[in-house]
Amino acid sequence: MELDKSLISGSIPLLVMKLLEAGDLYGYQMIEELRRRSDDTFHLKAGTLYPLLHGLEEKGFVTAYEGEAAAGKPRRYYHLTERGREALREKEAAWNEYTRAVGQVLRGGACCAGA
Amino acid sequence: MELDKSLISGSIPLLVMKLLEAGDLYGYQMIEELRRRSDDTFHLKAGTLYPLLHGLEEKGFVTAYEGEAAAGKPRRYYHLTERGREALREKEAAWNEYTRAVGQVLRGGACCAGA
DNA sequence: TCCAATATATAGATTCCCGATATAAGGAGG
DNA sequence: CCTCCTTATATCGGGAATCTATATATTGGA
Repeated sequence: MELDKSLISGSIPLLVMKLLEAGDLYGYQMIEELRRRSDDTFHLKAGTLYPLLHGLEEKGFVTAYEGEAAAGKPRRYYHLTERGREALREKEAAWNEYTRAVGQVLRGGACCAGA
Repeated sequence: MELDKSLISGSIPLLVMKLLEAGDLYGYQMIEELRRRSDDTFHLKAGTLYPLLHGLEEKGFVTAYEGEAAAGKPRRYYHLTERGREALREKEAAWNEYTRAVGQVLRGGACCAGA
C-alpha cells in the first residue's frame, strides 16, 4: 500500500537527521538506510533528499565533506553538528507531542466519559 | 510550543473525518471540537477546513445539509457517508502504519533483537 | 554495446495549509 | 444608535514541502 505522501510531510528532516545521529552517511546511503530501517515503508527520493541536505547545511545542522569513492562519483558524506543534534532533540519532542495529540483524537478525544 | 505546521500535513482529513464518525457537525464546531479533543494542540483554520470539506464532498465522503441557525448565518452540517467511513478506516490504517515506521526509525531501525 | 545501478544535483509541477479578506447576523458596551 | 466581538461560512494568494523528470558521471553485467 502506498502511504499518503502528504503524511510524510514535515517528518523527513527528522528522519534524515536521526539517521545521521549514529554516524556520518552519504546521500544515497541514507535513502537505502531509511528504506531498510522502516521495513520498506519509506522510499525517499533523491530529488527530495539532496535539496533537503543543502538546506540543513545552510542552517548549520550538518557539515559535508568529500569521501573516498570506491566507484562512480565521489561520495559526499554528511555529519550532524552539535546544533543539528539539538534540533533533532526538538524535532523528536515535537513529533511525540504531535502523534500523542492525533492518537488522542483518534481514541475519542481528551477527557473522560465519551464525547 | 507551536507545532511544525508541516507535521500536521496530510493528517487533517483523517482528523476531520474522525470527528464526523460520532455524529454530524458543522464547520465551526469541528474547529472547536478538534481543539478540545487535542488538548489545544490543533488549531484548525477556517481557511483550511472549508476547502477541505468541499473536497470531501466532491469525493463522496461527506454530504452536507442546511441546519437550524440559532443565530447568525445558517449552519451547514456535514455527514460522513458509508464511503467516507471506509476511507476513514483506510486513513487510520495508513496513519498507524506510518507512525509505526517512523517510531521504528527513531528507535534505531528494523532489525533483529528487541526494537 | 547498451542498460542497470550507483551517486549527486537542479528545475518545474503539484499539493497542502495558512493568512488575509469578505459576507452576514446577533449581542454587549459606550 | 453605532461599533466591536463572536459566531459562521467562504475564497484567494502566498509560501513551504515533496515528487517527477532530467542531467551528469562511472562501473559492471547481459
